[in-house]
Amino acid sequence: MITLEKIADQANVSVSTVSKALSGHKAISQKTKDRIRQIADELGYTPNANAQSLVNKRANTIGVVYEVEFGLRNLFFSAVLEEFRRNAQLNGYDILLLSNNNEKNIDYFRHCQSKNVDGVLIVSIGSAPIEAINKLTQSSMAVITLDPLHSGLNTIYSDSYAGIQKSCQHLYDLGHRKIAYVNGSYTNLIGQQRLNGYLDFIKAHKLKPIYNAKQSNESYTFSEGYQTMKYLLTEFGLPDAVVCASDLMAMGTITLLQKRGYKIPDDVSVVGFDNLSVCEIATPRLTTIAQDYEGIGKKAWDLMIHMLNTDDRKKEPIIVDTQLVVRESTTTRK
Amino acid sequence: MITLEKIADQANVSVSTVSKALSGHKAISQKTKDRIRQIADELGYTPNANAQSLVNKRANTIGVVYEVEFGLRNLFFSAVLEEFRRNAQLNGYDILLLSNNNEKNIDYFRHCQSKNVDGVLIVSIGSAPIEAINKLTQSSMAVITLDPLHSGLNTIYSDSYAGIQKSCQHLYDLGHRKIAYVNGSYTNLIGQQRLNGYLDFIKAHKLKPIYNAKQSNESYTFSEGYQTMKYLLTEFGLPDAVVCASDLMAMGTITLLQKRGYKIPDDVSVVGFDNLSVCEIATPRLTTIAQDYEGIGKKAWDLMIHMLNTDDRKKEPIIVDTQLVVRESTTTRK
DNA sequence: CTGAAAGCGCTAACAA
DNA sequence: TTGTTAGCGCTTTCAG
Repeated sequence: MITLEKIADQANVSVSTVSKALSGHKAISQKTKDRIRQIADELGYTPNANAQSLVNKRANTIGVVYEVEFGLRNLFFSAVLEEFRRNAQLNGYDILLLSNNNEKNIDYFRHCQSKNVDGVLIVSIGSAPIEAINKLTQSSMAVITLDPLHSGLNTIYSDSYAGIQKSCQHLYDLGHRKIAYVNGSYTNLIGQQRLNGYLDFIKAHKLKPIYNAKQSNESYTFSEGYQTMKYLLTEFGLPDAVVCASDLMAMGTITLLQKRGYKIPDDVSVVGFDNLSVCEIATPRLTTIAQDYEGIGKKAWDLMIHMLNTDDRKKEPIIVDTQLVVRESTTTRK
Repeated sequence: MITLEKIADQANVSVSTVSKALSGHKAISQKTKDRIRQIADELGYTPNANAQSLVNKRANTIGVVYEVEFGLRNLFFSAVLEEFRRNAQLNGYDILLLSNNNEKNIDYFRHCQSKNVDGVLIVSIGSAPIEAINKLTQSSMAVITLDPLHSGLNTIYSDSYAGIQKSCQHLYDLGHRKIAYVNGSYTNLIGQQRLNGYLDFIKAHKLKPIYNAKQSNESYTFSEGYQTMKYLLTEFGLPDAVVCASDLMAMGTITLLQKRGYKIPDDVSVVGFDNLSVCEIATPRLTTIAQDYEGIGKKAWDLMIHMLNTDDRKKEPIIVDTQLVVRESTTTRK
């Protein structure tokens, strides 16, 4: 490993001169700067980031904490994280994955502190012990959360409420009045927002709510969509249209309806939520509410860099707009 | 930040005693160990990992380099990485993402060296400049590759050749003889292996090859599958069955065939490759060749920890078995 | 413009 | 059993 000392030896200068030369300090003559840089290049010098962090108190690293179902396989997570990471990299930051599937009582705060990360992105808390998260968000670190589960400072998320309403409005505009809702979780904020979006729309238009008021789902999966639609069908009969809390649930809904012999969208229109790539490859291609993954990842990074550069630690939540993407799973009422 | 020195002050011992006590060094009496640990706990001590790496020359961190299409959104990548990360975490290692979507001429080797990572996992090289990768694999670091593009030492991948043959055999057993192949890339090893698996099977059974010999695909996508099937249909007419180089291509194939009015699997049987979750939600549910993502992630970790603990740097490639998963997209020849 | 020296927090000989 | 000391590689005053 090439160190400053080796370069200093070669160049017949002191270590501190080399340090300054390489970091572009102005108190070094251009001539020696050039000479030293040349030597550093020849030797293939790479600064030791650990030594640098030790003195600079910053590691140019952002920790990412997540406890999402399926981990990195979670499509929301991976999409947002990829964009976040891309931006981080452009600014010279690396991403350190600090998750935990096993160990109980992991102390994220300590872990982050230990690794000297400059900031932390928390992507959905899942079943993480709430104290572990609180300890993090209440520290003086730059912490951003993508799950609005908590108070909501320094958090970024899609406007699920308005999203579901767009979904409803789209169906309403197509002439549908018996609009059912295939719900997600009722126990987290996002799930509640989506439900409220639906219920408020229904009420505002004096329609009859068609949904499972009793049972919360958990994971927004295909099979939950399938089961919920099954329930709705027996409980309420065939609706004109179905608003779903996720694309996967929409796929489950469609599969159940098709199995029962109904045609999508001719007999029933279905709208998903997320705009996963599955929307494009489904038959029929799925109309959905697109979450702006890249926007979220980008805004998360922008907020992060802002927090890193200031001691502003109390930003109001950033709510990201969603967009209706009309494909083939919805059509006008016959 | 609590340091060893603070603890030492509190406990009226020297810093080195604290260091030893906390790391369980045997030369410290149980009594002082207990006392010091107690104080450390009260103070909320967290070791500074940077300082530790500086002296230990190991950071308990594994770098992950990737240049895969869609980045973390790539389903193969995220599945394998999640399992790798899970194992790493169980062993006290963190994952540092070291990718690059933008910067040209990034020097992964230097980056890894700079961050003092103990080992590197290279997940598919994509379009990364080959020298950057070579510099890494030829270094004395513990480097594992999941893309058999190169010579092949310290690499882990699915047995694509045998996988495609399983796919062919399955269709053959069902009575199909006009077996077409929807190809992936011809320019990387995996794509070549899959093609050879098909061609060798065809030859061995004296069948007629039905595939696009001229044009290599790139990304194993839905639309490539769609286009390739379109081509095969006009060029060769309707086959009995289609072997596809990926699940997404199979979805494209099926969509095209359905659009042309053919029923799957009644008119044509289709087999995918990968066993993505889309197989379960497709209609019909997709028969496919399952890659053992978790197995690959696990084996990659096992190899990594082996390399970390020895100076063994030349392990022969590990080829992971695949498995036929029969669902609804294949049936016997009518 | 350049160098000497101190120190970031930790570990590991070597003494005591 | 504990303490002293040196040093990991780097940055940064402060002198020269």
